[in-house]
Amino acid sequence: MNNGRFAIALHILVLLTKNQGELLSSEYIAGSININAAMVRKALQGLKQKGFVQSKEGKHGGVSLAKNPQDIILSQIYSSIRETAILGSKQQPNPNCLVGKQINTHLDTLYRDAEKALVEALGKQTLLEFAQKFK
Amino acid sequence: MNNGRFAIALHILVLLTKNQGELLSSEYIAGSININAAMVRKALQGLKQKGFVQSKEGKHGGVSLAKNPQDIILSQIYSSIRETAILGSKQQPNPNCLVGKQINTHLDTLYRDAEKALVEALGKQTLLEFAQKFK
DNA sequence: TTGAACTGTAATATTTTTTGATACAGAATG
DNA sequence: CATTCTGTATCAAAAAATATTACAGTTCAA
Repeated sequence: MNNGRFAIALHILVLLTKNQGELLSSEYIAGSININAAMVRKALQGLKQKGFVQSKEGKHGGVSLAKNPQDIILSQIYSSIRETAILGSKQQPNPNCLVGKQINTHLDTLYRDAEKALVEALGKQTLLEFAQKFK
Repeated sequence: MNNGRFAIALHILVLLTKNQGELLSSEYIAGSININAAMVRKALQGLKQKGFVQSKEGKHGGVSLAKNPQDIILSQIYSSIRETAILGSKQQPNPNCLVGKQINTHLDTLYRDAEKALVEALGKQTLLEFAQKFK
């Protein structure tokens, strides 16, 4: 997770929450985050797939929220961008060693439990609550 | 955290726990993890600094635990390798935008809380308990 | 007292991941 | 039918992670 995708996704969703009813262009969003518009559109792909946002093509098109922000919890946003284990990559250890042979199994359960705790913490806040901090 | 440092550190410490009293060489450890010995020695630097391991130079030298494995909790190991926010990097957003101006502050507190939950989960297990799973 | 087996550390190369940039087809609008 | 968008692909650049090599210094033991 050494990438900014969670921050970007959340930034986008906060902008949309703060501008409900309007269509925001990827160019505008990119200007707020200070990244490239193509990156924004890429991030939007995922958010769209997960049903958080909807978009309209063509002139005067743009993006808007597809759900009420009180029905989106931050852990869902995290899950939508999650790709790899949060505690990092594992190795391909020596199968002829007692520890090497088993470590990845034990790391898996450890990582699962730890990440579950993180997700639960994120689950305590809705997008609306998070967005309301901005004033 | 898209790196394998936590897995490597834990692997090393489990090996040392399973071989208390002995001195393990970085070459031997590297063979179990299946990485380069210089990488192991680099990982050991940190573990040594944090007081988890001690080493002996020269012929017949090697590394051993510096504490009882029941006195090391997994969250301490995590903290010792931790460098960046676990939920990923942030952006440098537009300060002229209401959301852009404040997002990093709010992300900071969110990240802190989420990571705290993860650390607490890791804190529930000692190195000894983890190592005892290997048999 | 010398060679072998280690650690400690630095320097450098390679690979992988992340980010950025550009381009363009296709949709909607007026 | 020109304009302004999204959607998507491709390529370039930068940054991060990992691997490799080298060697000085320490310790041991013959």
